[in-house]
Amino acid sequence: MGKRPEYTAPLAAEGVQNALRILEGRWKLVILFQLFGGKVMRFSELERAISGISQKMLIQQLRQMEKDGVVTRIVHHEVPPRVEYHLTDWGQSLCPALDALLLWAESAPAEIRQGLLGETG
Amino acid sequence: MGKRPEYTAPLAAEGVQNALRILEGRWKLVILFQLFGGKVMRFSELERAISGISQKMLIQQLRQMEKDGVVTRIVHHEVPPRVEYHLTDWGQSLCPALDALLLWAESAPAEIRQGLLGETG
DNA sequence: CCGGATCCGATACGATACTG
DNA sequence: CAGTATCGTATCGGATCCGG
Repeated sequence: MGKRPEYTAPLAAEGVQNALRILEGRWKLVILFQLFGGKVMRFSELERAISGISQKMLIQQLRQMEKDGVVTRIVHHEVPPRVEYHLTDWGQSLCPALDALLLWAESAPAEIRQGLLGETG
Repeated sequence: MGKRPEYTAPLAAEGVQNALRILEGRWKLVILFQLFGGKVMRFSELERAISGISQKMLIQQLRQMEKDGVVTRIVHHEVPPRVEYHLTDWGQSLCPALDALLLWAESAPAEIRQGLLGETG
């Protein structure tokens, strides 16, 4: 494979589209941001860190990403129970993309960041 | 603003989350990929380029992104009518992020690219 | 050619209550 | 602490018909 000439982006083959669907969902990216840099977090830590998420959505999206091979779930059989989550290697490889997204999101105009999206008309 | 030490990612403030919601939706990223590099595309071009999308979804997501300031819509009052779409400056600034996402998506395991997502259990 | 309007089913989401 | 179960709603997404 020759080196990429700066930016390529154009095609977006079927396979790529399918892969991108892993990131779909109200909370996926937010969770991934929390787990960044190889951080290991407990369920309750994530719950506290992500304001507004419900237990149901948190566990649901975590389990999906686990199946998709993005995060790893570790159960410690203790009392009280302890379950930790962290990114897989492939999940970690999302790092550059997430960082770029973060930069872009930070550059969003104030109206957007305040929560008024396509609600103009 | 001092330079970032490689990767930062961690916090994901409220505003960032709101901005990221712009990219939510089944077709948003796919459309953005098509419009990449400042390309100007007609409605029917997009429709043909994105296999599987319906007119409704195409127009809906385009209009939303227009309101969100990511794409621009240009109507040429001709017969037959011609409407063209392209990225705004802010939309263009998504370029690095999309490219990084593309690289990541391409590195997805075959099972993912074939369309079997969290459908394991 | 572009795209609005409407109908309809699927599923994503959210709040709440309950369990080992 | 870390989930499950249930229910109601909102939004998504596709098909189809209609109009400038």
